[in-house]
Amino acid sequence: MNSAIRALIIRLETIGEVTEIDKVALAALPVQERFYTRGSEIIPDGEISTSCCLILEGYAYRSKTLPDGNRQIFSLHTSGDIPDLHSLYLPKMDHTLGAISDCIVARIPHDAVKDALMRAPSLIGLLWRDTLIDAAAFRAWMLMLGQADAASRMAHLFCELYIRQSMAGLADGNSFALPLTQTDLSDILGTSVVHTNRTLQDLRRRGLLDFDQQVVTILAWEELRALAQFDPSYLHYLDRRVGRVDPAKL
Amino acid sequence: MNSAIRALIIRLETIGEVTEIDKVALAALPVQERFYTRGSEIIPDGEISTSCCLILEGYAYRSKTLPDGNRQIFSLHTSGDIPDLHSLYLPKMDHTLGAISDCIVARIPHDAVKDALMRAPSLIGLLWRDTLIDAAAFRAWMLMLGQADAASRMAHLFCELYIRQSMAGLADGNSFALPLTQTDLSDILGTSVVHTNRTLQDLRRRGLLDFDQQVVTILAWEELRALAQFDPSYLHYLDRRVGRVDPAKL
DNA sequence: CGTTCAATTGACTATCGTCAACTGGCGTGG
DNA sequence: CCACGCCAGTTGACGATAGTCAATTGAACG
Repeated sequence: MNSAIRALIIRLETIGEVTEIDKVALAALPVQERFYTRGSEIIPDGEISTSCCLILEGYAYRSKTLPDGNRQIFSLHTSGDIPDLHSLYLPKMDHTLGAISDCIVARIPHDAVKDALMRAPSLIGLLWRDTLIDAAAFRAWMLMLGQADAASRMAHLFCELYIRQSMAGLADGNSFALPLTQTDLSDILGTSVVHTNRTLQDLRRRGLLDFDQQVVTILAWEELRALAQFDPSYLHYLDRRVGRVDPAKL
Repeated sequence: MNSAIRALIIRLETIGEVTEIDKVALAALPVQERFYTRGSEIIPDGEISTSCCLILEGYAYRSKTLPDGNRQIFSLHTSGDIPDLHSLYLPKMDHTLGAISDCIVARIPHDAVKDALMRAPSLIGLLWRDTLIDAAAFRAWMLMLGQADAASRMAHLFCELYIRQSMAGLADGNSFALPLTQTDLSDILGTSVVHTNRTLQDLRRRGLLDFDQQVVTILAWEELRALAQFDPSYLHYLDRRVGRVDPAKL
């Protein structure tokens, strides 16, 4: 089986039951792997998309830029994610999908995905659910953007990324790779680069985490979680482990 | 046909093609109308939902409250909307659905909706699309929360509501009903009540709009749109009129 | 006529943005 | 090899935006 599809199945298994029929249908999907360099656009805002992008390697992001030039990053995506699954039924992009780091992306034509949905109808609920969890993550981030200060927002972001990377098997103990510049980070948090830098220093000084050389290390999970008021239930993992124990021990 | 279902069909027709088969399946949906008083919760955060709520009359909202008590309102909903359609494949609520004003809500069991999807498969794409547009609106609001100041955010909110109410046939010329207190408004904008009040006065003084006695009146659409940097494409209406002309002339 | 709640105001403070400068690493080309 | 530029990260000073606290007004309601 194609390794991109394997990553997708691993992801789907964390949010729902994947039957053998589903797996067969997914395995039959035609994928075309493409390479995108750091900073490049995978699907630009406004484009009418005819395929979905399954991330195989690297970090992708979704963002939109206002006419005045301000940019907000909506989400980050890694191996097994289909950040533009929505394009299946909303083909006109209202934002940009881009590559934060160098990425390998498996592109799957919409027609092929819709074929798979016909052959394995239980995939409908599963993929639909995936787009709904995507929306749930937006709500969680709206809540932080509207109601929390910069330090809490940053803490929340690192909490979410840590849980997601752990669940995807991409965390190494209490560390994970995060190929972001502080400028990127500021476009996620909605704060200026200067303030982002000072907030990060604050979290470091308080011994909550470190973020250096593209690697995040969680140093005090409980304190970080408390500062972030983080509750992972919006990620809607089936797994009962999530949020019950220190993820460092997952 | 039930009037709630009629409102739903009108809404769906603005975002996609609704076939006769779809309409028959929708018309057969069993609905139980319920009344909710202003301020009451329709579906509380954390509940496992077994039905969808189709708004027939009044304004509903979705929100989440942080442990520290801060509340963010994510969206507002009127006649024809199913604000918790996501519960179909994500039954555990990660936020609250509540009534901003007195509301009449038609509740439809999940099983009945899933039955309708079996009988009219083209409904799948249509309803899925509706949940995707819901997510697109979240992205648009995240962009404003992260990147725009209070005046722009307020202008954007009024622009969106005006377009949506116009498309739903609920606007009267350049006015529409909005049964919000300034406290509610502040929970949408992510600003304090005091600042919300001052921002509103600012927009009034600049002659852009008025908001008094639960009625919003747009006084200078183009200026308002420019201040908000508003682009309605994220609402994904099929209708070519949207955004092309002054909505006051729709 | 008192209570309640929404709207409003003033004074003060805190958070965060802007501007500008400086550092250090890293790769490129003379 | 080293000078140079570039970019990410960092710092200080200052200003703008927005929050908090407290008090007042006015309408609605029993």
